[in-house]
This record gives sequence, C-alpha cells and structure tokens, in this order.
Amino acid sequence: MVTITDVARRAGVSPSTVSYALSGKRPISDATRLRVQAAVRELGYRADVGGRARGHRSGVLALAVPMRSGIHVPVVTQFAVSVVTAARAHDHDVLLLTQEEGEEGIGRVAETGLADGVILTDVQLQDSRLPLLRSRSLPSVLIGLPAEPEGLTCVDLDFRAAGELCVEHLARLGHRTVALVGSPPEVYVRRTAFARRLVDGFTSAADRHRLTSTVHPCGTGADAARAVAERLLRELPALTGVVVHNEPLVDPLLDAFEHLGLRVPGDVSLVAVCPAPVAATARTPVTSVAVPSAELGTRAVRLLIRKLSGAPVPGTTLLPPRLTQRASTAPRGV
Amino acid sequence: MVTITDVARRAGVSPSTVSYALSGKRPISDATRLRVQAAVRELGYRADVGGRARGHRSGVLALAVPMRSGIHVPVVTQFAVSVVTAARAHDHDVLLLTQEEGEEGIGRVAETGLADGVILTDVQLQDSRLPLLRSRSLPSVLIGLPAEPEGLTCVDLDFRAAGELCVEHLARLGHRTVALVGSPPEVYVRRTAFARRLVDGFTSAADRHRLTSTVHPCGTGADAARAVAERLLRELPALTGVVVHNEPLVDPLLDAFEHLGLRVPGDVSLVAVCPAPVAATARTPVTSVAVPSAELGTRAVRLLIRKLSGAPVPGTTLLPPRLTQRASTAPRGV
DNA sequence: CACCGTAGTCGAAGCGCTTCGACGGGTGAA
DNA sequence: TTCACCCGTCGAAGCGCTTCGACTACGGTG
Repeated sequence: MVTITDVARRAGVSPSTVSYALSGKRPISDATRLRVQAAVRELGYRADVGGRARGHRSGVLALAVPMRSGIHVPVVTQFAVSVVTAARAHDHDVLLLTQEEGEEGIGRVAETGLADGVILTDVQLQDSRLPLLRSRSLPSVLIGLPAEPEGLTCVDLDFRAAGELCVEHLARLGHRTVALVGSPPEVYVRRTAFARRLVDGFTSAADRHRLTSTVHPCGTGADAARAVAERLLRELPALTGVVVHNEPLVDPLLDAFEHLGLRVPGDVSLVAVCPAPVAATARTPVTSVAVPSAELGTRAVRLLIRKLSGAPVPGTTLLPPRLTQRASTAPRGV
Repeated sequence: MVTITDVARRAGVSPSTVSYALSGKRPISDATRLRVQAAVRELGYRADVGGRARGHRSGVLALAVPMRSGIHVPVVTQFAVSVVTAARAHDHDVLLLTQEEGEEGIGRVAETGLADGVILTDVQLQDSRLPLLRSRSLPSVLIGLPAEPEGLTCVDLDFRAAGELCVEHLARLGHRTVALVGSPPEVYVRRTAFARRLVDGFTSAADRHRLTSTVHPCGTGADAARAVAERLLRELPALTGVVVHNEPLVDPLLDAFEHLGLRVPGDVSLVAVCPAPVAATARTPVTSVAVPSAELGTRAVRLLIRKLSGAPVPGTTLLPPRLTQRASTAPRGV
C-alpha cells in the first residue's frame, strides 16, 4: 500500500505538505503542487479511508431504498443508479441501506461515521425516521415530501401539481367524468407522501373544474386491472377520462378497457403518471406526466454534497410536472 | 461521539481490554466482558469506522451491479436486496458499485480499504475485471461463472444444466422441434457467461436427443416478440417446443403465439428460464426453470464472509436447476 | 532602514482503534 | 515447595491521515 509518506518522499516534501497540496486547505506553490501531483500519479496513491476518516470525511453517501410491496422496482433502481452515478461524479461512493432497517440503519451510519450523509426515498407523510434526522447532525436529503418538511432538505416531483395537470389536460379535452386509478392500497395506508399528494391534486382540480370524479387504489396484475375497470364503469357509466398512477398497471389497464369493448383514446382517454419510458413503450403510447427518477436522484446528490460542504441549500425543491401528449388521450366523443 | 475510552472508563478497565472484550481476540474474564458489554449498551457505543479500519476491517462489502442494456432490472434488484439483507445479517454493509465503473471501482475499493471484499455480477466469459481480482489481494466472489474460474470463488445457477433440463422436459413430452429464444444480441456479443452456457446446454441436449433445434437472440418488446415468433415458424414449421431465456419477453411471446393462431400449450409448449414470480404471474402461468436470484445473492455473501474470516471456501458452486411444471407445456399434439 | 504581514513549508500532535509485549497472580506439575 | 506456564489485563506504540502552530524568507510599508 502506498501512503502519503511515500508520496511525500518521492516529491521531496513533508507529508503535511502533500496533504495540503491535495486538499487545497493551505496555499502551496504551483511548483510543489505539480511535483506532488506527479508523485501521486506515478505511485498510484489513494488516500486510505481509515486515515482520511480522522479528518472526518468518509466520502460515502448512504442511500435508503424501500424494498416492499407497492413500490415499483424500476423506479427504485433508477434512483439507485442515478444516485451512484452522480455521487461518483462528486467523488463519493454510495452505501445501500434497505428501508427495512429503517431507523437502525440511519443510526448506525450516523454514529459510526460510515457515511457522511444520507438520502432517503419512499418518504411517508409522517415518517418515523424524521425525528432521528432532525436530532442527529447527520446531513440528509429526502426524495419525497413529508407533511412537515421544515428544517429538512427535500426534493421531489410536485405530485400535487401533477395530479392537477392530468385533470386539466382531460378537462381541456372536454372530459367531464374522470377517475384516478392509484397505487396499491397499502401505499395509501402507509401514508406514502407522493401518492397522497397526487390524490389531493387530482381531487381538488376535479372539483375546481366541476368534474365528476372518483379515486381507486389498485393492486397490480391483469386481474386487478380488469376488476377496477369494470368497477369504474359500473360506478361511473359516463366515465371518459382516466388517470393512472401505478406503473406496472398501465399495460394491463389498456388491455382491460379493450376487453370491455372500449377503445383508447376513442372511448376512454388515459393519462399516466409514470417514468417516461414506461409510457412511451406501452402497448399504446400513453400520454403521461413523467416521474423524473433519474433527475431526482441526481439532484438529491447535488444537494447533499452541497450540504456537506457547508453551503446553504434550499429547503424544498419541487420539480414542476410536464405532460407529454401521446396516443392515449383525445377530445371527448371523437 | 462516544469512544472506546469512554466505555473503558465506565467499565473500569483499559481501552485495550474493551477492544479485546468486544473482538474476542484475547481471553477476557466473564465478569469483565459483562461489565464492558453493559457499558457499551448504556453509552450506546459504536466503533468508529475510521479507527476500526486501522485494524483493517471496514465492515463493508462492495457489490458491482450492471446497469446496461439487455439486463433485466428486477433480477439485478433482487440480487442487491438479498445481498444487502444477507450482509446485514453478518453485520456488514454494502457499497454499491456500478459496472460502468468497471475496473476503476474495484481498484478504488481495493486500494482505499473502503470495502473488505467485493461481489461481482454479470460476469462475462472473459471478464476484464478478473486479472485485477487475481492480482490484488481483495477477496471476491463472482455471481456467474467465467470461462476460467480457477482460483476464483464463483456461485451461479448451473445454466448449462438448465438448458439441458428444458430440452429434456420438452423431449419427454414428445416434442421433436425446439427453439431457444434468448437474451438480446448484445448480451451474447459481450459473451455474458450465463447466456452462453444456457445456449450450450440447450444445443447439446437437443443434439443428444436428436431434436431439430435453433437459437435466436431477441430484443424486448411486443414487436420483437412478434418478429421472432413469425421467423421461428417460417424456419421451422414443425416447431412445437420453445424455451425462452429473456424475462421481459415471456408475456409478449405468449401474446405473439396467440396472435399467430397458436395456442399455448395446445400447439406450442413454452418453457421459460426466469425468476419464479415472473413465470408464475405471466398471462398464462409458464413452466419454468427458476433463476434463484435471491439465493445466489445470499450465498455470495456467505462465501465472501467466510473468505474474509480466512476459512477455505469452495471454488465454484453451481446450483442445480429445478423445473416447475405450469400451464404452458403439454405433450405434443394434445 | 526597521518592521510587519504573508506565502509556503515543516514538524509534531492527535484522531479512535487495534495489537504487541509485558506483567502479576494463580495453578498444575515435579 | 518451587518453578513454569497460562490467563487476564494493562500500557504503549503505531496505523495513515489531517491540522495546528511554528518558522523562514521575502516583499511592501512607513
């Protein structure tokens, strides 16, 4: 193993000079710095984590991801990938925590100095981990917006606005009766923030536009899709606009309507809230509000890094929703 | 922060005694150990990573996962989850490396002491990372079997046997003309080990049983499925048995056959090589050889931990394939 | 021309932990 | 009874790094 002392010897300076030359925490002449950098390159030096940690930066970010039902796997994976990529771009590594560990994992990471900060996903409105975050000094960023985000750094898609946007799109097309097919029931029971906020937006926009509306959570799978579709039409025979917020259900729902003899978008218009690829590659390309998982991950990292450097960061960043028109929505009665 | 010295003071012993009491590396009287443990509990002591690392155990396992095309996301996620869970059970954490980093990531982790060992997935037959693994002393476990596994620790499903098993199942049902619909072409171009080995098994079993057979890589999506299905039937009009090794293609392929007027299993029998849930929840439940991602992850961790402790470990562990009969296979001509 | 400030560097201390060597006191064998 | 040995514990050293406090040399100021 090549240590800082080796580099110092090679560059003809003292170890502390090497340290300063690399960290930039004290002025070092260009000549010296160049020699140090050369030595580092020639020797292939890399600061040992243990040693470095004494200065109290481990260069690791923790990422807590949920692995439970009702969570769409590709979205989570997308987070993970973008977080890792972004972290690497800032010279950090990523430690993977599963949500099952919940508070335990955060506590360990905080007290142990394993990670410098933590990114949380799948935030509930009343999240049990929040008190821990507030009390500890562990820097953190949430992907998701809890009920009381004061004092926390959050970044998320503005799901409320997304819900409104979907409704407005349908309303503009002349639809008067709309339904929201949501995530599986357990997601709402857990009071997962983004799901709730979408419902709020959907409902309030529907009311504002004086549309008849209803909301149904829905599990995944062809059978579940069939079941909600039938139920919706029974309850609201005039239904012509549907918003779906449930990635794996997009295709099955298209099938289900087809099976019931309804054409999309001829008889029913469908708007999805899901990652763009899901919408674009569905059986029928679906008009959608994109959930920008990758961007959220990247932003979260950027915020956390900034926080670690001591710079001030905005409390809450809500990305404005953007609706992309595809083949699944059309004016009513066309 | 509570240090080992605090614990020592509280327990009325020296710091070194605390260290030994906790690590068990020297005999400590029961009385003392109990007092130490009590102090640890009362103070909420956790060994600081930086300090601990001097003794050269960071308690972290690195996991390199691929995020490139042709890889089925849920399988990767399954690995990740089972690895994290298993690692936690052994008191370790998991650092997430993306394959894009490739050698770079492994080098960093090794030289930096960030992780104690590394688990690699998505192994190619000639994997560029292997030389690095052999040369460095970094303990590693591969999920996947490269062409020359000597001196490495590997664990994988026996894909060769899996390929054979599928063919044998079809042969036993009387099918005489069979096809393998494989992973996307790029997977083979990369010489991904598991894909190649499945093809080998499939082909040699087909030859042994004197079946007419063909192999087609295939991309994902409904169109691709339609295309292979048509092509297969054009080339082999007598085709009655199909093996598919491409998770996201299972459903589209079922659709495609249906569209061509072929019933499954009436006209064509289909065997999939994929995770059990995929097979079980397909449009028609599909007879399958399960890819036990979770078990592979767990085993990999177990092996790596064992290796870290200095215990001898088997070189290669191949899990025997198990075929589960479902609704998609039937005797020929029934 | 005396003085001060600053840029650039070094040495030493210290971080929390592990581990080596030593030591005291008991135990078993001779 | 004596000696050797081992168990249990301690003190000190050391890991690779950062950081604090000096120190030197030089240029600018009054």
